[in-house]
Amino acid sequence: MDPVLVYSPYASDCPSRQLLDRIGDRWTVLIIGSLEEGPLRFSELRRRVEGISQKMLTQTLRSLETDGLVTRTVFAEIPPRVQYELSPLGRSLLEPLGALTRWATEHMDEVRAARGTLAS
Amino acid sequence: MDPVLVYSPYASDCPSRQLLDRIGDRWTVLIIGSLEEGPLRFSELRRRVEGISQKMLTQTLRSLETDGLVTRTVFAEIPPRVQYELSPLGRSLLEPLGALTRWATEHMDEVRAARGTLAS
DNA sequence: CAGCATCCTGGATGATACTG
DNA sequence: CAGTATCATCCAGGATGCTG
Repeated sequence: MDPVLVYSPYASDCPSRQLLDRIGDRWTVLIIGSLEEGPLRFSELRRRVEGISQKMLTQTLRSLETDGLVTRTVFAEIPPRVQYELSPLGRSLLEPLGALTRWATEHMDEVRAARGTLAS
Repeated sequence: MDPVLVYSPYASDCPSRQLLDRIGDRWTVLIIGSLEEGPLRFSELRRRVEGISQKMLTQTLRSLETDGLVTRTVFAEIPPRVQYELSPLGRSLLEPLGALTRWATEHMDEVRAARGTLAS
């Protein structure tokens, strides 16, 4: 058996810690979520994820690709069309991430209240 | 009714986007998780979350406090003792965050395989 | 023990210009 | 359209030293 059976993000040298970092990444959550309902092309993603720069979109997509969460398909057309789609592994991330965004939206008011930034 | 009924993290100017940023934060996940089984003092937290600097621990705890996720109790003793505990709101975050860390550990091997970093 | 203040650096991110 | 390349910036985060 492999000596490393258990991953613990609390250990600084555990790979799962890096993975958690990547997931927690500002853009990853939003990109994965955008792809939930089906494949999208580059420009469509850019529009969905407001405020992301072209560079960060490319970069994050590349990471997601190497991690096996997203597949990238290039169509030999003019003008070029590139399609991004969640892999099965990527799909499996939808549930935990969805739970997170749901929490964020559902409890936003409580947090704002705690901050004192909840306008009357 | 409030004009802002729905929060969407996909909108760059939505407060829930910031909240998601904070939650996804590298240390927040680990700190909240550490407090799951009960209150801890500063030094205990420092030991649990491997690799965190004193500065980041303090800073993150302060943020969690202002956001109403964690309570901070100072005991008037010598030497000083400070206790951190999850608030009910913070507790409600345990489930979604737990799902996330669980995903990270459960699918680590698949990601490593995709990366090609899975040693034979 | 639990912190605050200060300095400092790398890497994350953005802006801009160019291309197959 | 979907990038790449380059430069510029900013700040998260570490290191260190001091304190109630």
